[in-house]
Amino acid sequence: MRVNEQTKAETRQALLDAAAQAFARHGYHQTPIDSVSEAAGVAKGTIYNYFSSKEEVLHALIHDACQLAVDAAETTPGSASTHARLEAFVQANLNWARKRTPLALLFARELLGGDTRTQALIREAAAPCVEKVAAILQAGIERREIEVDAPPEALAFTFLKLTNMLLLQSWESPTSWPRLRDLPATAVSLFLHGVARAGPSRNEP
Amino acid sequence: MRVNEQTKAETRQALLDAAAQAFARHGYHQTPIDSVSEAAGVAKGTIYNYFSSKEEVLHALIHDACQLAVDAAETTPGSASTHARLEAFVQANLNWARKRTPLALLFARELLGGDTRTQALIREAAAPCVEKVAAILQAGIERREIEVDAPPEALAFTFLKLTNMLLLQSWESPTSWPRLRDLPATAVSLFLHGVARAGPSRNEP
Amino acid sequence: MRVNEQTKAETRQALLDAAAQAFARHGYHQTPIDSVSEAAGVAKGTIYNYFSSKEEVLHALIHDACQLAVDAAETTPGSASTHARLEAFVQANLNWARKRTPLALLFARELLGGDTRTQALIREAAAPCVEKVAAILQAGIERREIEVDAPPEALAFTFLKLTNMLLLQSWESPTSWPRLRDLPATAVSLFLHGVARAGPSRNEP
Amino acid sequence: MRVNEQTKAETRQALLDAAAQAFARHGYHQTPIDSVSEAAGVAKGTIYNYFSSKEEVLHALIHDACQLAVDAAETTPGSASTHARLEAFVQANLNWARKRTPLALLFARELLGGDTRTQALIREAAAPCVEKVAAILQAGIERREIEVDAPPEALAFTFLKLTNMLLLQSWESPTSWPRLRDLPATAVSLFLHGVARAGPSRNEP
DNA sequence: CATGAATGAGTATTCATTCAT
DNA sequence: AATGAATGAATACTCATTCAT
Repeated sequence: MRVNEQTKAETRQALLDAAAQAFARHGYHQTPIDSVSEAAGVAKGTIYNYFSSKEEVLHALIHDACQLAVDAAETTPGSASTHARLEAFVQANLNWARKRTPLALLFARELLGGDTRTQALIREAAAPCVEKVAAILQAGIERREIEVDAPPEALAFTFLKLTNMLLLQSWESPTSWPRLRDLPATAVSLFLHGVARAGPSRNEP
Repeated sequence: MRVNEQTKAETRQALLDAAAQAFARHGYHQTPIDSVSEAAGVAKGTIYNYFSSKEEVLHALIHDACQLAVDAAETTPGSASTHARLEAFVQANLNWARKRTPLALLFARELLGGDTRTQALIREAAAPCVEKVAAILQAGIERREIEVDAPPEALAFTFLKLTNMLLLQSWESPTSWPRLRDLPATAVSLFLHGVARAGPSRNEP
Repeated sequence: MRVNEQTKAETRQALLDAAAQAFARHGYHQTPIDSVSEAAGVAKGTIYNYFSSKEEVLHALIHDACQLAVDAAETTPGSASTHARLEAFVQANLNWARKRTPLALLFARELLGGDTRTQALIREAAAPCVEKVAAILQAGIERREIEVDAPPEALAFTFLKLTNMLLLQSWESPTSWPRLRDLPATAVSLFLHGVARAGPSRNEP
Repeated sequence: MRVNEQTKAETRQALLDAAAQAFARHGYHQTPIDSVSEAAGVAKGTIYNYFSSKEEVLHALIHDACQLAVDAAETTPGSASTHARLEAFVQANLNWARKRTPLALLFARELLGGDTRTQALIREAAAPCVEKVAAILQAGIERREIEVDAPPEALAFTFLKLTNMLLLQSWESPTSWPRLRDLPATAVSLFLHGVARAGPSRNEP
């Protein structure tokens, strides 16, 4: 039945939302699965009709977050300066983070401090996104705007971690640097140019 | 079983080492405390002769790590360029991280992804270290080498997170950027100047 | 496993019965809670579906016992001699004690030798019962049948302790005085008139 | 050596005193044995040089208390009224209870609410005391002052429990009836004559 | 499909007792 | 004889998962 399909999808999404909120706030391992079903307004056992285990819920969330990050990567303009393209990417990520805050914070937490299993999952699910960023950086390298002797993918992954670290920090502590609203510009500026005034100080020992 | 002070100190250290290793590898909450005692070669209950709770073990470790970081901060030269001083700080941290790897990785993990309680603990125990870095940055700001409109402490904390993120990453994935051996130079270079080639690209849109 | 209310109530009661038996026999602190679940024929964890802690099980039992005592107090006739009313009260208590022996013995034990917490709980839960007995004694005082210079509540509480002491003793040691079947008459007689033959011996030095 | 013998005896007594205090206050099972040795000013293990187990400490205390009760029984006059002799016995017990309060309270608690093992121990150790009281009561029975159809030992044991119940109660709750200072007179008066005014009410139904 | 009672392995912690020093 | 570190069995409680209703 059409309506039932829809209801099912809604229940699944309610569970994911509740889980994202709880996992982001208290951490995955500190969250009893009952509290997730309760917050989603269903019974304890129901969650197992949608996910085969607690871990699978986490993985589904990670997957969703990665997909949003991939989508964000794909909306970045194909032909602008490296700075502009990176900033557009961060901005797009910030956009969905504003709408899906718990999901974004959970993703950032797991990206930075998740266990090996989860990290591997992220690496796989976020690969297209990393590829896209890598392509932007590769273009920058070719244009001699960026001068780092490293595979663009490694660079891109570090960039992703950096932006998520800044996102997590600025969300949790409003007095931190950078502020949330400055995140896209500042993160990219930091990554490309650092905090130092441009000029002669560059190649100091 | 009156035992001399040295033996006691050794047992305590063995417990801390085992805990650091286990917490760093599997995460604090995923580590049964019995496994720590076992890894340290003592019986289950013995750990409670040294620490009043599992959490206190974590706190002792955090404290040790913060102390090492503070020590590292205090060895940095007082009168060199911002770049040199920061690099010396990162290098000193890398030095103890090489000797106390599990402790360093645990610290990095908790700094980036620990729960609220632990983060607060770190903020407090690492305050002198943050202050020292803040002083270095403040000097850079006054000398107009650094141009960021933010409290030096906020900047310093972000710097600390950045270096620990890079440390954690380069330790766990040897193909990442930057490589571990390049960490001090690269981390500071990234923070101060970014990855972009110096010059006209700076104030791009 | 949606189960009907009756089954739930039965399980709950089975747990309470098993707990009463075990607590009465071995004492609250000496009884492992797992043994209660086991005796009730359910798994270890099941008891926590019904009570939030071991202490709450004890409290529920105390509460039940107090309620039975209160019910007993309320069935006592309103207009008979002090002796008859007290005896009716003790008899009513003995009646439920015969049906719920472990509960009655547990109550007696906790009333006489429970820790401070439990004693306080009993005082609160048994208050209506004490009030009722106090009212009976107060009437006796007003009618000049009883001559004791003390608040009726204090008198009533001592009476309650006395009867429970005798109950516990006569249950545990069948050769004791008084015998269980004589309890109502003897306890009240002891309380009101003592064991001495009435007459001139009363105000002896 | 003489002094060593004395020191040993002092240590033993210090341990017993500390144990009596702790057991009386928190209950035997709720008292960690460390807290006893600590309160006695010796190390944890030392207690095992004096007693083979925690239970033996309790038994030694029970034994001491019983001995004091026996001593009290033996000081009672051999030829006075039943009332006077019983009162002298209770008074003598109250006398040592004032000097050794924790011991007395512990004894009362164990007498009323101790486990089977301890009760049996008390019955054995207090037998001479019970015998003495039984003899007093037997004399009363023979003189037709007391009219109860029961073995004097059973009567005596109930009398002992009654007085200890009243002692415990009046010590712990100063507003209870009877007051501590009235205990000897009131306890005996209650036991022999009850709280009712002497006279026609005696053989009421 | 949804429910929520039942399950039982897992976990942190306590504590009586031992024994090397 | 005194010490107190080490021991490990015991214990209250949690929680992911199952499955009868």
